[in-house]
Amino acid sequence: MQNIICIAGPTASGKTALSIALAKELDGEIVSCDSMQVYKRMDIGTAKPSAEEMENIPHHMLSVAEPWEDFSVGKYCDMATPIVDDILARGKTAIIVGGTGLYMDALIRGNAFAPCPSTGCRERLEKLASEEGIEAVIEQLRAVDPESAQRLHPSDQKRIIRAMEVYLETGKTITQHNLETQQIPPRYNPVWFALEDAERATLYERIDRRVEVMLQQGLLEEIKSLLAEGVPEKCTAMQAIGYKEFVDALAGRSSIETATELVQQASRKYAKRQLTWFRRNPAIHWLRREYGEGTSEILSKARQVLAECDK
RNA sequence: GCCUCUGUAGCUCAGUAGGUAGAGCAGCGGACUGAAAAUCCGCGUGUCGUUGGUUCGAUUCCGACCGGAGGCA
Repeated sequence: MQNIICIAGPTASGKTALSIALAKELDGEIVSCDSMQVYKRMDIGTAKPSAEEMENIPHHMLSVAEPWEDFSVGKYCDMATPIVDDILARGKTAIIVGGTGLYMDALIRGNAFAPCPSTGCRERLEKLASEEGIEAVIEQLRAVDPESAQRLHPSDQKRIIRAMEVYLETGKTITQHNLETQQIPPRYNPVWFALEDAERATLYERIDRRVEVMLQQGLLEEIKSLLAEGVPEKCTAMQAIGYKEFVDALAGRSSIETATELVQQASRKYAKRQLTWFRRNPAIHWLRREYGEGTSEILSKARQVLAECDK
């Protein structure tokens, strides 16, 4: 019997409904794997399951950070790993569900992350890049880690700075670090599922509708109260799709109508990126939703796969 | 009814002094190892409204028709 299951897939693909249905059948507990649902008081825009939706199934890793905190993969793994271990120790099934591919892979593989003390090193590199151009940072990186300097596109400033930062903070290149983490065997061996619509257009329609529902549910009020309590406009949580666009609209920099369209569009692009991420995972069993199919059809497809895995 | 303008990619439009066409947005594909709902890379997907004519050759010139906008009545 499988005691650990991963459910991945793009936004608005039905992960929540499937996870709860499976949890009921398998005596499971749900571990959310979503980089934005970790923030407290960001419920509507991140599509966190409501209390009724949860149907008394225990949910973990929702609302575990303050919106002004800078959360990260590392923190996620530090918190989620003991939770998963505990669920398994109690003889229950751990159902890891969410759309943040990096977090899910890191949790399953048991990635060790190099410590990252805030010594202001990143800020110094960012200053260097803005004053002298990213070329200056690339030069430094080339001197210590030519592979990364070669591999990273010059436009990808974020990763170039990160690569240099890892070296300065740990004395080890990110190339070497990555190689070492790839050597260690995965911490868990789950059954992998991912949801996909037969027609991309169906997913996009669902996304568009969901954004409108979020507005009806009071997304703007949610954002206003976050801002009112002092959450900075420019923090990790506020870069979430559905928040940054409406923050602009509320500040008068655009209209609600424009922002709505931008949110829908950004969500479509995001969904596409998620699919790209999950497609490269050969372990995934794709649960394909034909037009008109609901949770029950998807659930029975999942059951079939689980039955196969038990053989 | 007459006159003028207009019809090119999913959308907004450019263009070809006649040699089957290109931008932006949308879309599609990919990368990703402590910001990841972030960040970055790549790719034009086309009966040039329809139909005749002129021409070696028409999306381009001419005619008719069809659709759209405006004007005169």
